[in-house]
Amino acid sequence: MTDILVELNSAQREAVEAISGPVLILAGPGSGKTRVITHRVAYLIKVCGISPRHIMAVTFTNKAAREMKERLYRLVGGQVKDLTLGTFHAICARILRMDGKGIGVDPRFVIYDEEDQESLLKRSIGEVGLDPKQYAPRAIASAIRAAKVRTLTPKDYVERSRSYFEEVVSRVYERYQQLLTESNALDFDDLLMKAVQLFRNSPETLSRYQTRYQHIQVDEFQDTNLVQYELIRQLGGKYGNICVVGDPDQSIYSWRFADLRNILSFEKDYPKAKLILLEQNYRSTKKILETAFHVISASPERKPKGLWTKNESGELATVVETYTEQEEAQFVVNEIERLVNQGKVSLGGCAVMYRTNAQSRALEEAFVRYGTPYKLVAGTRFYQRREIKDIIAYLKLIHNPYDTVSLLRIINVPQRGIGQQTLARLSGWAKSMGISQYEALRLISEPKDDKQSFSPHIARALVGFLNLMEEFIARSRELNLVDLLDLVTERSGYREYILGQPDGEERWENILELRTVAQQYRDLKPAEGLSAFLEGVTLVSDVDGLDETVDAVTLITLHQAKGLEFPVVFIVGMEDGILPHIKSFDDPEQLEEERRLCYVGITRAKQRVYLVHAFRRSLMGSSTVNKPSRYLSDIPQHLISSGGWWQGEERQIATAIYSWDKPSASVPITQGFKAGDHVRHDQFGDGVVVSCQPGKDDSEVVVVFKGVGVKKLSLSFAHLEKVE
DNA sequence: CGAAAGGCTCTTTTT
DNA sequence: GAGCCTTTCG
Repeated sequence: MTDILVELNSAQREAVEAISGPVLILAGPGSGKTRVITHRVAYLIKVCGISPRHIMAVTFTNKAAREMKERLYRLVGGQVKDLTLGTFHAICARILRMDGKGIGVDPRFVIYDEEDQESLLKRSIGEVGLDPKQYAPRAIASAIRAAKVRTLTPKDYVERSRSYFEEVVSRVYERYQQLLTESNALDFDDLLMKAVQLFRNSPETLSRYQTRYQHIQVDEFQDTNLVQYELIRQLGGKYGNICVVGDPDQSIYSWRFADLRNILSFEKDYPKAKLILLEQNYRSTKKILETAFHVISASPERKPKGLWTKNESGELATVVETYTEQEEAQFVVNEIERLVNQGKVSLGGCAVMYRTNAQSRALEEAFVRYGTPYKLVAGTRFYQRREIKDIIAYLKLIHNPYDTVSLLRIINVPQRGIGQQTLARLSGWAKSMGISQYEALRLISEPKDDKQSFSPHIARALVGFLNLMEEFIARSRELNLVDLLDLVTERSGYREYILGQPDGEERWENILELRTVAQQYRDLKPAEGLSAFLEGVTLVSDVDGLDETVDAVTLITLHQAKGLEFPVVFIVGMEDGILPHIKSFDDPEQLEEERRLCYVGITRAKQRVYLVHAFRRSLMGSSTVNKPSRYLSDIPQHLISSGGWWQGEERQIATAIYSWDKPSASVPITQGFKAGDHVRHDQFGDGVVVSCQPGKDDSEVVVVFKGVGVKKLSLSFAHLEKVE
């Protein structure tokens, strides 16, 4: 019993023991908030005797949920399986599949990701008679999302619209929602909104859930939005045992409508809430914390908060400027190799963080070139690859033939002679009959029907596709997921099709990778396996795939890095225009969010931080010159060790070549060399040192020899003489 | 209908 | 620099 409390400090212990009533925990980075939630749940189960069935814990990512589950397993054993533990979206999806019928949600619904959403939105814009090019789908999508976060139905929205734009949005929103319903699909925001609507419409259902969830904990509370807040308020309505944990300084998702005011609302809605501050940091050195503190406290809006550590003082943050993003990447790789060779850190202990995904390319290239192992947290994210989405579309359609987005995606992939014209006619015809497109296909296949006007060979193509899908649907009732997937890729002709494409081999490998994922669902009953798999692949987050056991450098966006920690952290692209991103320049609130993002990055580090910026960087094809990030100037000089101006290998070589012709008295040398030193080698003759890297028990020297070229030599064998 | 070629616009961050 | 869309031609 006591072992649950024994490893906690007094504030943490207080947070764990405050099990009745609302609790607000404000927890700085590295202060053990995940630990607090985990131990709190364990305490509820083991000490208070609460059944895990009555406990809910909401995390930000599936990975966080999985880790919490593992930790809890160690504390309470097999009982973890009865907990409700997951992201808001996953939990809501489950609620809606169980109980959504009351508000017209069919339990077989599919979930539309952003891409599906965009495609449906474009259609909606067209169908209400507007030009998708004139009304940016993104802007409308964002407005609709904002509406859903406030649980406004299209009807509510119409009543509130005050401007022409809102008028447009309300029309599109209405049609979009209709199309979703017809497709038996929900988008990400629907999952949350519909759950809240369900509870509003059905007090009995709500009461059932309220009775079940006697204890609710929410992690990363600073990044919840209004609809998530409402959901928690509803669920906790009976017992009020709600524990939320967050850090306003780490709020970085306002663009997803996360709202810091939730923290204020919490204090207002639950005036008796117990406030607990976790201020002791166990992660970082004093200097890192101090550096981070200077960055965050330059914010005008912020409430001051304490954060301290007993850890050692540590080393200064290193600020380095390079010429281009390629040299930035080279610097990072070189520095990591150096630290690793010196035994200061393992590859897995290093992370490179950046503001935008596009920045990963230069880094990846450098890592590949130097042969340094790395793991990229989902570049062009796996599940968004075309071939993966295609296969998933087949499976979605098998699961739910009303899914028009998936139908349109694959009806002609591989080509079956079904073109735009045909599709337009099909969808018009289906609409006029008030049936789904899939049902329309079924009608065409019935020989007696001749009202449709498709020419025989086109009708044959359509029916061919229908028969294919019908076969899949029939077989899906008996085949396990892997066999079904194999059947689909074979019989649809997709395998042959993709192998004939450029990069076909690689794309096919990706599908095999998807097959590996499917294997986890192999042993479930056919219908269950398919539905669980589809939900799993739609609700994955990028960090979910991060494998901690692989010893390789992590390449990750600053957003994804939230909640993680590494001994050594490089933040690259420390430039105005990148961090803060140029899009935030005209909005002070967004600039503050960028600052917090920088803060999040620095506080991921346990031992060392590097802040790297490039003088010149190519962005969207063309080259730009950026000033060093304004956040760098918020760090006082005494906390910075300047790595100065760093030149990449090629430019070092160029510099070396320009400085030939020096006098030639030779001096033997036993220690290392530095770049620019003139040397003589028995075999290669005179040269100039480009770099000299200390290794485990030897050093590697790179030298350009006159008339010979560049050679990599090991210091102890090369017999280099220094030439003064 | 479909393949190929050329022109356009963007990229913030993600469940 | 890539992916999307349109246009053009077979």
